[in-house]
Amino acid sequence: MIDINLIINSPDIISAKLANRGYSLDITKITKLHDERKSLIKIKESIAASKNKLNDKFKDAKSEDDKNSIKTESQKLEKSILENKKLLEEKEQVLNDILLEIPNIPSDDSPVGKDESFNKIIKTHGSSKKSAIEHSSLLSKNGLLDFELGASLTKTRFVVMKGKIAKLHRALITFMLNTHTEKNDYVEFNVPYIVNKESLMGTGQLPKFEEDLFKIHDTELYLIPTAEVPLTNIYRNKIINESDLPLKLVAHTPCFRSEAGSYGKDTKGIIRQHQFEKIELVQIVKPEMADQTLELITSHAEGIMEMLEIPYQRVHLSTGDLGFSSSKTNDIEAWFPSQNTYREISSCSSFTDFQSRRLNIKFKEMDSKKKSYVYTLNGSGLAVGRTLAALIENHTDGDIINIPSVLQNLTGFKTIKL
RNA sequence: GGAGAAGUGGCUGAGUGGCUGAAAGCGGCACCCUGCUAAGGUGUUAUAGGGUUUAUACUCUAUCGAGGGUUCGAAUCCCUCCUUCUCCA
Repeated sequence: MIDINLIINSPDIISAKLANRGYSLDITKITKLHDERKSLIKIKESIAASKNKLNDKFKDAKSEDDKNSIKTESQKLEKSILENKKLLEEKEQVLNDILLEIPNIPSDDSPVGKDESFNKIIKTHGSSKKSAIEHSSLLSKNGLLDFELGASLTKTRFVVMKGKIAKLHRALITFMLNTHTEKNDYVEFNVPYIVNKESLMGTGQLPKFEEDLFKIHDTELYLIPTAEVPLTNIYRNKIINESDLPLKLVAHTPCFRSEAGSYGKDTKGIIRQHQFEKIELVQIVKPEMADQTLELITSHAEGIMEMLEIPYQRVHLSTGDLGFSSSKTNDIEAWFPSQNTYREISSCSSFTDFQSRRLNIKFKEMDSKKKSYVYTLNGSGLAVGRTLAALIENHTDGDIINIPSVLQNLTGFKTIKL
C-alpha cells in the first residue's frame, strides 16, 4: 500500500506516475475522505478527553446527586463517542479499501509505456539457435511427460512426469536450492503451501486478484500462488534490528494458479500449468540497498541460467507491464528454440515499502533507534517447470537430451535417450 | 475429537474495578564514577493515530492475544474467537 501522505502532499506527481502504469488516481475522493477522517478523529477524541476528565471526578464526588449527574453526563458523552466512532470506521473502511487497490508507484528508471511492447531488453546471453523440436511432443511419445494423464487425474493444465524427467526435475530443484544456500548465502525455509487472507493481503495478491487463486472450499484459506507469500509473511508485524539486515530467504514450493483469463494461451507443453514448482528468493533490506539488491537477485537468477547453459535475455519491464505490487521488475526470459522466442522464466521485483506497509515490517536504526519500513524484493530462482522445458529444448538433437554437467551428480545420468 | 490451564512492554514477571501505559528484575541507551578491566551510581527505555510547533518538545486518544459486552470507570468481571501448554481419546 502506498503512503497516503505521498498522495496528500504531492498529488500531481503521484497520479502522473500511476497514470504511466494505467491507473487513474481519484485524488478528489481520497483527499475528501482523508479530511473527513481527520475531523471525525478530532471530534471523537475531544469528547473522549472530556469524558475521561469527568470520570476522574467521580471518586471525589460527595453526594449521590453529584454522582448521578456525572453518570448521566458520562453516558451521554459515551453515546456521542460511539456515534462518531461508527462514522469514523465507515470512512476509514472506504479509504482503506481504496488504498489497498492502488498499485505501487513505478520507479523513475522503469521504461514508460502502456504494455510489454515497451519493455527494454537489457542484455542477452548465449546463442539462440532455432529448432522445431518442442519439449512436450518430444517427451509425450514415450510417456516421460503425460498431459492426458494429468488431465484425467485432475483437469487440463496438470501434468505427470515420469522416470528420468521426474528425476531431472527434482535434480533442478536441489541444484537451485544448493546454489542459493551455498553460493549466494540465502537461508533455506520450508513453508506452508496453504495461507490465510492476511498473508495474501500483505504481499498484495488480495483483495484485487482473488480470481487468480485457488481457494479451499469452506475455509478462508488459499493455495499459495508463489512462495513469496509465506516467505515474506514470516516477518509480518516484526521489527528487525538494522544489524540483521539484509535478510535473505529461499524456499522451494509448489505454486498454484487458476490462470483465469488465460484460456487458449500457451496450451502446449508445461509453460503454463495450474501447478508448478518454483524456487523463490526473498530479500528484506534497508531502503538505500534496494537497487543494488534487485541487481543481485537478478544476477542470482541469471547465474542459474548460465550454469545450466540456457540462452536468455534480461528485460526491464515497462511501467505498463509491472505487477501490482512492484515498482521495478527485471524479467529473465529463457530461449525456447521451438517457439523461436524468449519466454519468462524468472521475475525479479523491487517492492519498495509497498509490501512492508501492508505487512507492518520495520527495522530499528542502530543510531537513532528510529523505526522505518523495510524494503522487500524477490525473484524466482527459477521456475522449475519452465527451466526443465527450456533445458530440454536447448540441449537436445531430437534423439538425446544432454544433461548439463552441474546436474550430472544429482541425476546420476548424463543423457536421456528418447 | 474431549477435559483443564494460560496468553501483560525487548525478555522474565507482578497486578481482581478508579491513584496502572502498567510494579520489580533482566536487557538496551545516556550520563557520572573509575588508571584499564570488573563492580557501582543517576536517569531513561512500547506502538499507532490526532492537535500545537520551523524543529526540539508538549499534549490528547487508543492499545495488557483478537473482537464484543457489563460499568460513570475494565489489564482486572462476562461472552465469542484465536494461539500455546498439560491431561485424555
